[in-house]
Amino acid sequence: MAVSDEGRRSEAEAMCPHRLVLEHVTSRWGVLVLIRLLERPYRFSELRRAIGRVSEKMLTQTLQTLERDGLVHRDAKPVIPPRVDYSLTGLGREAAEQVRELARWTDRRMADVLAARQAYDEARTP
Amino acid sequence: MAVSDEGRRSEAEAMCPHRLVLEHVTSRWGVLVLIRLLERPYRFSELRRAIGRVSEKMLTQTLQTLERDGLVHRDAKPVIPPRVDYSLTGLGREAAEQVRELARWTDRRMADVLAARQAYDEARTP
DNA sequence: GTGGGTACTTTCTATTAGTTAGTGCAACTC
DNA sequence: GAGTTGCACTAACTAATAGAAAGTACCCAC
Repeated sequence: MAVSDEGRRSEAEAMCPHRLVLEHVTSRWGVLVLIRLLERPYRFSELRRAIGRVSEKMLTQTLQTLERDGLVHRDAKPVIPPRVDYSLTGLGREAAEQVRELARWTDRRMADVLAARQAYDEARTP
Repeated sequence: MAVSDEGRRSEAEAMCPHRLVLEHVTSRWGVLVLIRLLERPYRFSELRRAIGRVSEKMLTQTLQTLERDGLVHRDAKPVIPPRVDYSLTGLGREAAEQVRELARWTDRRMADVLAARQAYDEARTP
């Protein structure tokens, strides 16, 4: 492929929102939310406790993004105290299953990663 | 990612190593690098052009992180001008294939996501 | 009436991403 | 033979973003 074609294609890809959706799904808190919601619906604070070390702001933001992309369903009951349930949509379930597979892979291969790191670190600090 | 900060890095790695590896694999530029390297080895600048809109700093950082985790192999030939080839390790190929599946899913379901977004936006701007 | 819980929003600061410029050397152009 | 370009980075700086903390508005238990 010619260099000029390569350049214009990257330009088009950056403008195309495909990369952005992928970023939402693979975002730091997005992956953890999706994996959690795969087991069952969660309430906001419950989800926050389950994930751990998420700020409320980031969880809200992540959930809003995923809801807008049609991956997460938000069910707010107009009661006091407020009760909001989050669950996966069909679309969200598809994404979440793939993300969970990645997470499981990470789990399985953790030892290899740690070994690689140790080798890497030792190679440059003799 | 403060790769140079030894102290806080080991601290973070001890806290939740599994989550961190997943973050490296699903990082913004990490996914794009892995998918590209799945087709063939790339040189640094070549990879930069292929991905598009990556700063050299971020590409360097991403590649170093992935190399340290044992996902990417770096082959630097001591010639002038410098020539450095990046390729996937066995471990990296496994991760990359899963990431590519996610990217393909995003491609397939893009229309649904866009429809969901439109519905979401229209619902709160009448 | 103090403390805790609900689901957020707002404000402010710490961290991180991205931009720009520089490195040393060779191979091109002119 | 001066100037430009490309290579694979690194360092310094700035813009953007994440995270911490507090505020909101309401209820319940003690």
